[in-house]
Amino acid sequence: MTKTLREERREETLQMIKNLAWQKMAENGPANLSLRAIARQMRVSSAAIYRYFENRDALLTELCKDAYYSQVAALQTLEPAAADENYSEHILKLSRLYRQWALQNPEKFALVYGAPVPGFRQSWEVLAPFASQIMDIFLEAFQAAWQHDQNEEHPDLPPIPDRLKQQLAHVIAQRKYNVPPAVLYLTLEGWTRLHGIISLELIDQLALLGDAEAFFEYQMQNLIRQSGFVQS
Amino acid sequence: MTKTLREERREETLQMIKNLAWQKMAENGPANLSLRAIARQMRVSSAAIYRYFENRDALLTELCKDAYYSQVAALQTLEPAAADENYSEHILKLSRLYRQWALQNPEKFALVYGAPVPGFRQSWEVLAPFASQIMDIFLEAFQAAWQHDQNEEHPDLPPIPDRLKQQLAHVIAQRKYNVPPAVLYLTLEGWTRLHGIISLELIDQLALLGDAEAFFEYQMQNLIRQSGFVQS
DNA sequence: CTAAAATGTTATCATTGATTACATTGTTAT
DNA sequence: ATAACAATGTAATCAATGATAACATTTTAG
Repeated sequence: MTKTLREERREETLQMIKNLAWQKMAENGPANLSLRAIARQMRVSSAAIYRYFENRDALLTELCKDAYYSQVAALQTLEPAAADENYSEHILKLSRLYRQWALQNPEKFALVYGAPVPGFRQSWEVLAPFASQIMDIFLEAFQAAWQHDQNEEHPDLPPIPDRLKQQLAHVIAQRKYNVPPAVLYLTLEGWTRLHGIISLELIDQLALLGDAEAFFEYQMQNLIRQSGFVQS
Repeated sequence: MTKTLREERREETLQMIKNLAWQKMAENGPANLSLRAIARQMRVSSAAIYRYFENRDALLTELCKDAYYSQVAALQTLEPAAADENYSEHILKLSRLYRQWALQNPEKFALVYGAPVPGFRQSWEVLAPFASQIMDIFLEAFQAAWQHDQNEEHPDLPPIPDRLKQQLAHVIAQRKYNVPPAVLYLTLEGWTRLHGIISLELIDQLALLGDAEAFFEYQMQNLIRQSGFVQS
């Protein structure tokens, strides 16, 4: 069953619309994305766009998925850690990739992690599986470090409270993860810390430092140490 | 120089516009804030609004300032720690107030910490002083804990790298803070971790846990311990 | 009490998202 | 090949929005 010409053109057109959308987005911000502007630039009537996307929100939803793909792809640039590798260094590299991707694709980051826009939020169910891919990547890295790079003193943590432990166990069961609760916890910590720094950096709230890179590096280094993994 | 009737009315009108704006914002999201809708609800011609705000962005900028005021006010609900108080507990309380405020005012949080909207971002210079107020509050709390609640082992940290130490020192000098670099660093860590958890929670990315409260509490507890402050 | 300033109104524009009715083009089955 | 059909494109049109201009009304101040 070979692709027909029309189907091929459709895919090209879809891609062209999305490319122009990203371009416009970078110029005028996610809020000001205009379907008509895209149509103009494609030298096509404004109504034509609606043959490809039911409405503006549908386009935005697709762009969201694209953004997730892009982020996952960026993280997968890093080949999986080899058996003999330094696993905590692997986490560091992942963090850097996450940050680099965010700095180089601020529109994509904003769309995925940006302000919740009501009337456009019901799409969460659609996007949730994409979001969990990101966490899975980090979870895998943390699990590897937990298994192979653990310190003599383990993570320096007080016992996890019951309620939290239950929640973690529930997630692990539901998603059929094969990790102890502590690893999921450390992953969540890593992800939230990573995200906190990067999202504040992107809105210039860390501008007081001039450049947030040194802070970021030191933070990630400490994260790994405090997680009980051996230093690189 | 008593206030004239007209001036009084102007203030009332300004406030009414902003109140309705927040209301509309909560309903339809920050992106869909409509000046005409506000005018309609005020039973006033749409052009009248422009006597009070030059344009939509000007209104948004004012709302941003309001949001900062609101957040600062929320944090100042907490009376300053008394001399005999548990200072690390004070940090915990501040964190909870920050989170509660964010959960109860998601539109305000989104406006201040939300996706950077180009064409609306140049207002950063205007907003920077407001933003630093928030950090100042946390800095004060961390400094108090550093001075009075320090552990026997201090924070469990490797030496701060030169570049970062320079940046921290530069901020301290520029802003005339009276704290050691480590305290500024720990404050920044606290703020970014706090922010990371809350911003992900607000966009439902922590929904997998059901309720992020237990995670938040445990994180903040560990933050304080890892900062080298005595537990409460 | 009058001139000036502030505030409000109507009318009007250009732009946008969206829909409808219609034409054109490509696909597929006979 | 061609006829039926589906996919794609168009022009015309709507309602809503941000914004501005010209004009009227009200409040303030000298």
